[in-house]
Amino acid sequence: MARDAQATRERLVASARKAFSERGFERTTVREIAAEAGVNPALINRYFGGKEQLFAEAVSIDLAFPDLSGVARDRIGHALVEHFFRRWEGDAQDDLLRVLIRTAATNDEAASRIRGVLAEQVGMMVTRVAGPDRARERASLIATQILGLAYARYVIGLSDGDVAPQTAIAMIGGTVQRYLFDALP
Amino acid sequence: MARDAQATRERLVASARKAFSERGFERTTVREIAAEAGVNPALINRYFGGKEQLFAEAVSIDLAFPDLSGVARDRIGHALVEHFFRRWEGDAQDDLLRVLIRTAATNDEAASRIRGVLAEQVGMMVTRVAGPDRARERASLIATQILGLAYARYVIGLSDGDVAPQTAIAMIGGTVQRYLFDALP
DNA sequence: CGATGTTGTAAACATGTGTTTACTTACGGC
DNA sequence: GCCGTAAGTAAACACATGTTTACAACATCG
Repeated sequence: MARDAQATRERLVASARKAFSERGFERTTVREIAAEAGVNPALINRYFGGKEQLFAEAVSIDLAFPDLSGVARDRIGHALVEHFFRRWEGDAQDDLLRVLIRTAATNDEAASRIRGVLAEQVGMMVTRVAGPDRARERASLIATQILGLAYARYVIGLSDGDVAPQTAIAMIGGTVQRYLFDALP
Repeated sequence: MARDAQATRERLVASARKAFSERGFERTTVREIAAEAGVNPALINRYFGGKEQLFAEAVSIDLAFPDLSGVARDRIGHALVEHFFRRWEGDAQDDLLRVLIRTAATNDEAASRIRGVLAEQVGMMVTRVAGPDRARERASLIATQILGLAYARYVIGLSDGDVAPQTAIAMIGGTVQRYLFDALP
């Protein structure tokens, strides 16, 4: 292994995530990604086969739900919203949920990826916390609210002045709580 | 006025809306728009000055909130969600909210347009229905939920199987109701 | 009917971008 | 220490796409 191909690959993936999260798929050029990684654009084709495949590789998301076993049952919704805020407030500009939200608008692969995450990860979490009864519907409802929050903040650009974190955690936490436990019609 | 330039303009705007709502800004080409309108691509530049300006002209949105004066105070949230569902279930493939949601992901003009709509139209509606007290925060909270619903259905592609309209109207209506009237922290 | 200006078209132009090809550079085993 | 192979680069290629230019068709008015 000469001149560390592994490290170069990883740097390309990291640059790709950052770029895609800022500008989406089409507005990001392979030249930008390569420049950010300090490397030649041709390597993207050598290592990944092309822009599409690099994207697919760069986007494998793990929502990393926190351990909710110690959380009071009537505070789970709030804890979840808090979890996402902490995730987003961090300076991880390459947060994968952000990448996907921005990219899904014009890229079917990304949209499909989000559907998968909903079905698997959110569905699992709901089942564990609230039982399997209509877990899919509950997960979808929660998704509409959490995706909407992320979209409003990071795509539309709503600021803390519009939705203060404290207010959001309280109110949207209450919403998630309802979607988890309230009776569905 | 020979050979009806006005009608051609309008056909171009209509084609543009449809294309932008399906594929977003960057993935839509002026040649597609012109072909759909049955006209030469050069006319886009003649009439609008370019793709950017056509987009700006194609996207002027009016949420057209229904008259809520006859609705019981505890059913306003549900009425609003029902309003949006009716709007979307119709075959208006060129619905402007859909255009904006998809395009805002990579187009600042569209994102800014949505911010304006929130501040003006949703803010006004909230003020009229619930009074001016913290109307901006309430409007933003409502926006996160409604945008998220639209995003989940039309970008991610969640189906009626994931979020049945009936369930959504009941549960999300209740959420909007809370964001309108519940005490904020 | 003919002059005129508007509407529309066809083709060329300029450029940005993903990808390929041919070449150079550096590491590591013999 | 040399040499083969992997890592990296530079330049060219192919093509899509927004835009411009030169020209044709057509309605309207004198």
